[in-house]
Order: sequence, then C-alpha cells, then structure tokens
Amino acid sequence: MDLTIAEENYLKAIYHLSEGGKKSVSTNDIAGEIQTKPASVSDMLRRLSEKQVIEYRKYYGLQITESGKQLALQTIRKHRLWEVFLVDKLQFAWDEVHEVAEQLEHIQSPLLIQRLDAFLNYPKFDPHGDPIPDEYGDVRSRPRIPLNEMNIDQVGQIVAVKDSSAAFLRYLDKVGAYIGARIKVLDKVEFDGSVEILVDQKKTLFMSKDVASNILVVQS
Amino acid sequence: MDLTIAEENYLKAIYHLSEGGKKSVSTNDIAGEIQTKPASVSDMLRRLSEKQVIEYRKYYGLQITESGKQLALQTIRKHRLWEVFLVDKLQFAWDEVHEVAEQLEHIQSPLLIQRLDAFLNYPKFDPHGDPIPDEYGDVRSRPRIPLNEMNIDQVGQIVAVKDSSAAFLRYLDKVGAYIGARIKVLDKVEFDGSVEILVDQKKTLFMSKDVASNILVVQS
DNA sequence: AAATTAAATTAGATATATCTAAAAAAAATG
DNA sequence: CATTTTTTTTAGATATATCTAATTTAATTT
Repeated sequence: MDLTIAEENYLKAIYHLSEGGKKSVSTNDIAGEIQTKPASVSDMLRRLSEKQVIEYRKYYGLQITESGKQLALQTIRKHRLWEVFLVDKLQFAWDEVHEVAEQLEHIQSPLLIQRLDAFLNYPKFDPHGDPIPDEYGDVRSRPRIPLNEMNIDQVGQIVAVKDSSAAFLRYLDKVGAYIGARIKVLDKVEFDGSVEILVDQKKTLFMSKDVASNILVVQS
Repeated sequence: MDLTIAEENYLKAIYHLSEGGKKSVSTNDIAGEIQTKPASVSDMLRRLSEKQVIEYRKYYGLQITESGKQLALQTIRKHRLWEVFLVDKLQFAWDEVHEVAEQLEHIQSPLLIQRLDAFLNYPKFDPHGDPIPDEYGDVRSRPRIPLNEMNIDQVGQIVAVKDSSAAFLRYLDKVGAYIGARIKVLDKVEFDGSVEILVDQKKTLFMSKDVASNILVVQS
C-alpha cells in the first residue's frame, strides 16, 4: 500500500493529533494542522479510509488503524533522522530544519534510511528532543513533564518544546535555553505560576508559566 | 518562476537531449527519455513554453531558453551532489544511486545544497565522472572522448559512461572497469572496432566497439 | 422539543499530469 | 506530386488534490 505525499502528510497529522491526548480527532483539527480547508479533509478521509489506514464513519469520527500508525511512524522516523542529519552534519540551527525535513521525509528508499541511520550513529532523539521511532515503529520515550510542573530544587534536562513555532524557538535560543540544557528549579511563584531556573549551573533564568508550560523536561 | 517536479524532469530531459549533440529534440525523443507518451509531452511542452523555459512552435520544434538552461543545470547540480553524498557518505554503490538521486534532486532549499556542497568538500565530478555544475550553472568539463577513439599505446582515465543503465553499469563492475580506472590501449581491431585495454596496469580487458563507444575517457 | 448554531460533507470547479483514440501536419516514398 | 507513413497535436477521459458554495448532520440553546 503506497501513499501519495499528500496522504502521508494527512496521516502524519492524524497520528500527531491522535497521540496528542485528545479523545477524538475532528475534521477541523486536521484542517488546522495541515493548513487546508475542512472540505479537502473530508475528501482525503474518504481516500485514506479506502486505503485502510484509518477507520472512518461520516459525521462520527475516525480512528487510525495499526497499519496507518506504522506508516505514520515511519514517516516521523524519516523526518527526525533527516533533522539530525541537517543539524549534526550540515550545521543547520535546530529551528531551521523543519521545512526541509518536511520535504526529505517523503523520499522513498528503505536502504537510504537504513544507511542514514547508521551514518548518524543510530540517534534516539531528534534536535528538538523528540524520540526517533526505530524501523519497527517502536518508540522508547522517557517520561516528560512541563517545566512548570517541576518542584523547587529538582534538577532535569530540557528535552523538547510543545509549541515549536520558529518564534518560540528563537526566543528560547535568545534567552539561552536549548534542548539538552541541564536545569535546576530555583523558585516557583505561587500566584502566577512563573518559575526561576538555573541553566547549566551558570545562568539564572526567569520565565512565565506560559513559557515554562511549553518546555518539556525529564527529571534526573 | 517555480517548476513542478514533473516540469523539472521534462526540462532536465530536454536539456540532456539538447546537449547530446543532436541538432533538434523531438517529441518522441522526450517521450522515450521520460518514459511517457508523446501526447503527454505535447501537453507539457505547451506548459513549459508558457513558463518561458523553452521556446516552442507546434510541429516545428523547441529550443531551451537561457533561464530554462539555468534551471536544468541547478537540478543536475543537485542530482549529482546527492549522488556524491550517497556514495561517499552512505556507502552506496555507484550503480545504485540514480533512483534515489532522482527523488532528492527535487528538494527545494538553496541553503541545503550550499551546505551539502561544503560538507562533501565541493566535489567537481559525480561518482559516474560527470561534472557538477556550480551554483552559477558553470560546468568545467575536461575534454572527453569515447574509448574506441583512442589510439594504440595511449593512456587515460575512465571518467564517465554514455549509457548509464543499471545493466551496463553492472557489466562494467563485473569486468573490473570503473570510473577513475587508469587504462592503456593495447590493441585495436580494425575490421570490427573492438579494443583491448590494460586496466590499472594489471588486468587485460577485451571489449566490443559497442561497449567501448559507451565509455568516455580523458587522455593523459 | 423546536430553533439555532456549528461541524462535516457533498456538489461543482479548477489545476496538474497522465492516458487512449482521433485528427492534423510533416516527412518519406513511389 | 500524389500517396503513404510517421510524427505531432488535440479531444476527451481519468486520477489526485485542492477550493468555494451549498447542503446535510450533529450539537447546543432556549
């Protein structure tokens, strides 16, 4: 079962929305994620359903099938491997890689991905800290919590951001926070939820609850 | 002026056929090169003409424009850089790279190609010995002649093949001829044009005129 | 529960890219 | 130079992917 590029993009969006905790994925949600109109989504859902990568009942809802999930995971695997390549080998900044990886993820060649994986030394996480599924679609993710849910004096490591808009990524870069940074919570302000953290045992940083809740960490 | 992937492929084929020595490029030639039907070619020629990458007069013929040539050269540049990447970095064999490079050549990101070029150390030739155009479309190619046109006792180096079909490439590999091999012409048979060559000062090889005329060499 | 609002789908259009079959133009042949 | 053959183009169909506008279904409100 081969998917077109558009179908791959829809399926990836559906997978992300399904995993995003939401109970059901709506046509509007998908339209928002893909930057398209609900009418186009309805059309595509019918096609994806015919290809059996989703189960779909009109006006009711949809569910991604096991084979659909596997296909989505392989696309995600390719996307994240290419991101590692761009950052590690071609000196891209971690907030510049998304668009190019969106194109590269659709290249079809199992051998290419196998070799790329080896060339990059089998990375387990992409430059944003997101886990890279293996060739069987298995993801070994560490438990991650929003920074604002850590307690005072706890230490951990930034592993990802929820909102990966270029604007937010640039903001993080500017204040000196980055994926992989080791942090310690120095203080939490009760009434507004803002936090004060120590980055790499050197720099003190103050951030609003809005910002802190967008940063995901693993505790150590 | 942005081209679709199909348009890029047609334009590249037209460029190759134009450079291939032939005085005029026919609809049938293009259909053969692209693996499509003449009717589809006619349609596409109209579109390429509208986008001003070719000049086209129905039933008469076509000419690639300067801007068309530049676009084709950039696609070829990308294709060949990716081939170098696949062979040098990912251990692909030189007869395995074409299909994947056909996909990778359509990735749009000037920065990516700039960085890839640097990462590969600004290669001037691809794994088949074909020259890589620079970012301005300039190609510095060495004078190349078919192997069967060399004279007895002359020495040189294999730099490319005319017919790069997988079958032919595998044949070459099998007999021990490869891009970069240093050769010396030991004998030429007048009546059938076949040649006997010494490869890397070790191995003696006998080949028909058909094979020899498909192998391009630079003399030294 | 009827009326209103929101969400989702269908109908119909457009654009790309392809095909087969038919028609037109150019080239080759007797 | 008229006829045949080849080449090329057009006409009409199909498939993908998208849109706007209209319709249908579901959810919400009164």
